Amino acid sequence: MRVSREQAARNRERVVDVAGELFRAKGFDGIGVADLMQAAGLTHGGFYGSFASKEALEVEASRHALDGAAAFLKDLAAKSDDPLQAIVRFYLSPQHRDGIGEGCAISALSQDAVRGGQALRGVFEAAIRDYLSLLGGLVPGDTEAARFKRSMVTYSTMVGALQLARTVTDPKLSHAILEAAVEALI
Amino acid sequence: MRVSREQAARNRERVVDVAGELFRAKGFDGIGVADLMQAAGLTHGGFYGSFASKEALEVEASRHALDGAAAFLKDLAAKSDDPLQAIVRFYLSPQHRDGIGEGCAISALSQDAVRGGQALRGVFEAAIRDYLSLLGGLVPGDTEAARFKRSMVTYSTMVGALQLARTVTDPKLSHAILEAAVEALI
DNA sequence: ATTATCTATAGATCTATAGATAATGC
DNA sequence: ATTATCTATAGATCTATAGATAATGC
Repeated sequence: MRVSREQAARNRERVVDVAGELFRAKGFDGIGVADLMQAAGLTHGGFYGSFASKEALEVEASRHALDGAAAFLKDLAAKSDDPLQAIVRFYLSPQHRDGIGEGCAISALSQDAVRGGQALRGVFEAAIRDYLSLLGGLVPGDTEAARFKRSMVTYSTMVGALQLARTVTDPKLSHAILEAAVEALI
Repeated sequence: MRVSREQAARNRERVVDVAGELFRAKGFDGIGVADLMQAAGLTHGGFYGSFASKEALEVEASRHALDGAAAFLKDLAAKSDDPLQAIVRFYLSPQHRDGIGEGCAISALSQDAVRGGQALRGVFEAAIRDYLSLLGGLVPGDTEAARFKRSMVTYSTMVGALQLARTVTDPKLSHAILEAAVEALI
């Protein structure tokens, strides 16, 4: 059942992509290697030909998911004439709240990442710096230091509001949390 | 090795208390029943005399941890002549950042809770309402609606900033995130 | 006699590996 | 000949239960 090198590379990428989604949706410990490989259309024994360990995939899938989300936000900003508002409104939308598997991996996995190893922590830290840099170029402020401060507060409010809105089950309260944060940030 | 009813009740409480701490520190899936019971000074077979399942303990330990943190914050507020500042400064302190096992369970476990069952979700939602109500009585605002909105934004910023400060490994960046949020909120 | 706890283990699941298989690519 | 993938399984770990034990409390 051997496939071409190109197909093998595509298979590997699909595993990373599927893992990025399933890890975000179910947590690192919420999905096993066998189920991940099955979701990617492969058998689980083949996993260790492409990855050194499940932990290595956690790192790679997190980086892939974090980069993808950053690219999506940058694209959103580039297309809008009010980039900050566009980012804030998307980040705090019901759509992003309800699509954990496709959303910001910081909001989905950072609590797991805090308990993880050095490599995983490094990937998440780099992503946070990337998001802060993106926001720093959009928020108001007289000096760069002021804008950096403002970007940290803005991103904190976004991450916290999304987290609270996801935790709460009452749709009205969840919506109110998102709306209050949007109002405060734009 | 039977003990008195009182001692048995104390043993059960100790399991709940130890679980509250270890769940926060390691995540629900990061610690097993056997290790939990050992940490409480008991053997793991005895667990199922006190609890229906590990999931039942997750619910009970979360409620206990969330209530304990709320009581701590209320006490902090009652003792201070600037209660909002006291709460914000504690919540965003390096001490709280570094003591996940003893801190706010929302910040430690809410991502796990989102993936959990109805009972767990309910406990977290009730705690969020409790925290919002506490903050609602302290934040500025002309109307109750305005103060409620402000409490949601304030708590979102607190939760997000603590989460980001915990995720980042660079002490300087971690400290800057906490300080920026404190400045913005008091 | 009751029951809180302990020892031992069943049954399921998870990561990782060994060896076989079959298609690719030199 | 090489190698991407598959089948099968080892070994560890986890939840949950069964049955034994020994101290409590009627």
